[in-house]
Amino acid sequence: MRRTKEEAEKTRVAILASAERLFLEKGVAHTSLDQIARDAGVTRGAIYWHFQNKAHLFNDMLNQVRLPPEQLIERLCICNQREPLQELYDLFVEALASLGHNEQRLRIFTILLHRCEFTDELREAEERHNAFIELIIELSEKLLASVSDRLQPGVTPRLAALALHGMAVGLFTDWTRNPSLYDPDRDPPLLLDTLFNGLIRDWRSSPLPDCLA
Amino acid sequence: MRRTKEEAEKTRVAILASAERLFLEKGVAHTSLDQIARDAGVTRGAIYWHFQNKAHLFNDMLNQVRLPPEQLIERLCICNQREPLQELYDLFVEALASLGHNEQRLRIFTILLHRCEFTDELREAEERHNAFIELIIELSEKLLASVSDRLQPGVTPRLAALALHGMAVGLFTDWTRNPSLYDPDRDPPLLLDTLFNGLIRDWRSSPLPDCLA
DNA sequence: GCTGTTACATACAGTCTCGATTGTAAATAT
DNA sequence: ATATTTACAATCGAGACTGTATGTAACAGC
Repeated sequence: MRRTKEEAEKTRVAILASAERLFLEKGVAHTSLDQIARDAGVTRGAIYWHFQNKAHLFNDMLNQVRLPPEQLIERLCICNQREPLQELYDLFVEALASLGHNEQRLRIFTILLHRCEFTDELREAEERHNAFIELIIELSEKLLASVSDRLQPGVTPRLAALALHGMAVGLFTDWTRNPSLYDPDRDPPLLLDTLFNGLIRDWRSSPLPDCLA
Repeated sequence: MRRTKEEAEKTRVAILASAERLFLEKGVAHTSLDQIARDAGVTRGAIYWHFQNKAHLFNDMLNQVRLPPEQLIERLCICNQREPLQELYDLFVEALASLGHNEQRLRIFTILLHRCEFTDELREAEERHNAFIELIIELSEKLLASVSDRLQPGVTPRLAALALHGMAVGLFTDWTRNPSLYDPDRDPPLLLDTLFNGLIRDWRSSPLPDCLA
């Protein structure tokens, strides 16, 4: 019965894929480990071998798509080489657009936003998630503070950071709720432009330079 | 053992209150009807008497705070008497600010956004929720189309409606995730102003007229 | 070629949960 | 005053789920 290491890795991947499917379809709490195991063609023993429990399985699934904090810090903090505001803008546009281009990201974020409840079972995952969010807000705030002279009158860096993250989360939520509402290529830059126009003075004189004809 | 009608209503309210508490604390799926019954000082029999099942209990809980669609239509559609854009702005500002002033709204929206998973058990509630959201977007789009000459160049009514709702949902999500991030009196108008500045040309020459000194 | 370990499968115990049924005492109708 | 309904309580049965413990066959090292 014992498999070689690469075969074991294949069952691990299969378990993750089945969990993703079933979590999306039935929700995290309403999916049992036995259902996941059956779907993956194994038994619960295999799951308990590869993952400590359901919460860890959930976490490992999330880590497939959540970019590591170091990468985020690198982009938003060490952005001396480029225009900081453009870097911030690009980051959020890319994050949004990725929902339209990477189906696994779409599925996993749908699970995260609509198919799971953060309770003591997933407390650890929730805390990591919250820490990640507050990191984004904090880094955005610092970046915006460094160019505070370009903010619209009455807009503080903190307020701008909250607005920016709020809008991103909301668009993620709405997008995953109903993907057909959005055009993954056209809408992200347009939506972010409108907000940046409200945050940054003279963000863009023309609505779009000439990115798309 | 039989109670009078008003006593029965009191147990119904007690059940709803206990459900609210426990749903918030442990998530909808992870809360059993027996736990709710114990918390309310009754047995499951009382719950099954007043509510058909957990999904209906959940729905009745939501209906305590979700404003009826007619009211929404009345405010956004029959807004001839006032400035339509101001009406739209006020609606979203009020909705946001209510989170800071009505603790029950805060709790129930926290449950809705962070403590429940929309799966076949709650499919009916999900569909109502989606219909409500799409109504908001649709009404906003129509309202914005009626004043399309005031939109910033390159901003379509549909895009503006998506941006507006997206931001609202995101702020609701972030706010319920961590209420300490926001000042319920100061932040909602400021946040909405930044977005409206990006959507509407000459929304406000001064950041705030003189609402607060 | 033997051994220890790996990668699972199987079995077991225990709890939890739901839904249905039945019981019942008091309120209400007549 | 009696009958009926209400507003629950209590019980029952059946299944699902988790975690753990044990079994086991094949691989990897020596």
